[in-house]
Amino acid sequence: MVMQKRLDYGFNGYQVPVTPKAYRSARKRRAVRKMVEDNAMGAFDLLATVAGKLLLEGESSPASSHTSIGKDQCAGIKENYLAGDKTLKAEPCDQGSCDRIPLVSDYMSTGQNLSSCSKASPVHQNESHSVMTTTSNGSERFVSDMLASGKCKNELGSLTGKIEAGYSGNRGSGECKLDNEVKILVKDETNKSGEVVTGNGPDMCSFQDPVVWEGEPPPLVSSDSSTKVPMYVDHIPQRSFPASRDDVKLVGRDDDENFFGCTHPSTAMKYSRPAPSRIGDRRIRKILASKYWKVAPKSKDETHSNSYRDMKPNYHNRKNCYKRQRSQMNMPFKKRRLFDRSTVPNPDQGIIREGFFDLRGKGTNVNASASCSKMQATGMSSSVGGQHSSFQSRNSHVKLRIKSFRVPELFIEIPDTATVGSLKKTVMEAVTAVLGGGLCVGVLLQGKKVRDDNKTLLQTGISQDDHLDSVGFSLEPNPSRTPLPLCSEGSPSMLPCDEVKPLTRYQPGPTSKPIPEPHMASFGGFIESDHDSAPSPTEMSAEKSTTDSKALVAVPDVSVDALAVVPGNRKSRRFDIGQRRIRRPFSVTEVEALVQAVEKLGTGRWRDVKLRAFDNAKHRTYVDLKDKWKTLVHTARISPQQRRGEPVPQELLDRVLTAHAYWSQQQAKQQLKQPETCLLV
DNA sequence: GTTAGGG
DNA sequence: CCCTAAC
Repeated sequence: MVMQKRLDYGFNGYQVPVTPKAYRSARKRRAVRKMVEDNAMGAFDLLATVAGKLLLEGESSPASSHTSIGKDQCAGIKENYLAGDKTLKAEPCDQGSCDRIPLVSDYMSTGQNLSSCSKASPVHQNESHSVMTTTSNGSERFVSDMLASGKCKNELGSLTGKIEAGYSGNRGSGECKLDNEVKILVKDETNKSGEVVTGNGPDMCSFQDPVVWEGEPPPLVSSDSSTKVPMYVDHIPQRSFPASRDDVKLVGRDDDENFFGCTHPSTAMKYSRPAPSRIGDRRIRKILASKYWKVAPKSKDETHSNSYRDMKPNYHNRKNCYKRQRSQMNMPFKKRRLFDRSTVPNPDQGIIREGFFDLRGKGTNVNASASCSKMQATGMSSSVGGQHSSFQSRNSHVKLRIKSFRVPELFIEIPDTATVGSLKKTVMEAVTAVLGGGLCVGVLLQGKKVRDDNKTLLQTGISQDDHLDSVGFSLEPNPSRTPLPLCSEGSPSMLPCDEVKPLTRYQPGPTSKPIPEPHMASFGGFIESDHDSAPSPTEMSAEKSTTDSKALVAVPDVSVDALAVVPGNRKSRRFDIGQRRIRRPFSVTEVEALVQAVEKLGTGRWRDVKLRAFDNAKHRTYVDLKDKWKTLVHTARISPQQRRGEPVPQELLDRVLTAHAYWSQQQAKQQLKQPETCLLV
């Protein structure tokens, strides 16, 4: 094989916006509610998950540590909040045999096996292999050993970052600089002072208060059985990787802007592709789904990221919620929902999570394990940038806001004969390993999306030196990815992540329209297929996307619908959680088909109507048809001046009225008959 | 899963 | 178009 030129792409802390703007959307609200129903623990799990992976990537030897702050701790914090503990403090775990877990910092101090973290690591090296070879041994072996031994439980949960409460902490002062930070605003409604517990720089890595919490989390006070219990990672299955991976090496690099833990020992390691944790996966996906959500205006975001004053709006909001919370308890679900809505923060605040936690225990939980779960946020983190959360201590309202996730800088080395597809795949794997999956990667060249996965980098020009700077990557939901099965509560088994199906999305061009079925002809009904005129924001946003090769910027505003346009990927609609369907006004043709079908079948048989006249229009559900009929009737009754949208021929409207009157009459008759028969029987 | 109706 | 209730 001819020597191949290898290309290195550096990602420097790209961000995945996850802050929703559109709270208005009911679906989004639903998604938020869902998260709320999860007791807003997603963030914790997420932190643990993301950070856990990071640590896993770090080369640490299992032997050395006493400290770990990780998933368990996340869970602990979570628990604490559930239990009404607002302090978020760290306390040593005196619960006997706490399994001590190595942290990156430990290796820093011990100097063990930290061949990688080097600031001066040869990034952008064209002497490609150098980096990997230096460290691949240790790290890989470590990881695989861990995998084999099942010891990863805690390592996975270890966090190499910090939770930042209210302020940014000493990012510069610590020896470990973490790009991944989770900001959590802790607010105590009672004293109205944003109580902030945070890890500062040094703490983050020194972990003076070794806390390891092993075993069962403190029992939740809440009697609500639906309350989620933190999950633990038992083992990490090995992943298999495509053979093409042989050509591709990923190097995680660590420098000032990096999060892999410590800047100071070196950390250029071969990306060992840890099996992404399944834990929190779902939540990650949920959050990622918010990619469609607009990112809150940055200015605004910054304004209220750091001061309590800025939190006031939320506070008031929350206060109101609180006032009503009690009476809410026994409300019918519907009312409660309305309630929730009323307390949804202003979209501009960019809050994506708001929880109402029914902690019936209300502070009564004082048990030993709970104290164990108290821990300093120190050292926790993940690549979550600009995240806030405000906890309301007493009554356990948790409000989390995750503005973006930061993904660590990664370096990718790939031969220029590799295909774009494999490049995407490579980047994908790197990112997936970090985020836990649910994403796919788009490649942008000079702002344009490179869709053909089969072109080589050479062919697309990506390999040209002058283009290397204009190569960008975008994070997108992976429509073809089947959501991974959820781990059952308490059984953190992790499943292989090989289920990621091949990317099929950049399928260009419209697919052929379905041939109308015979019976539809009688309606004169052609019904457009699913992939019709739905706008494809993907395209537009691709143009806007950054050309900065170092910033992997999630492409905002990508319509799920556009993504779902790919046939056979309707499963991907699961990604739309939080996304309102695109509005697709009925065409006159469709209206006519509808009218005909209803004339024949009557109102009340919407499923049949759908099957008969709209069977090929996947985007028209029978509910849609019913709704359309409803509006048609309304439209027919109002004056033409009041009508909006594409005018419907009066003739059709007349038929609508006629049919509606007729079937209403029929229905009435049926209703009259029904009681009679009942009486007879 | 469908249907009906409010939003 | 969404959501919920009722079936």
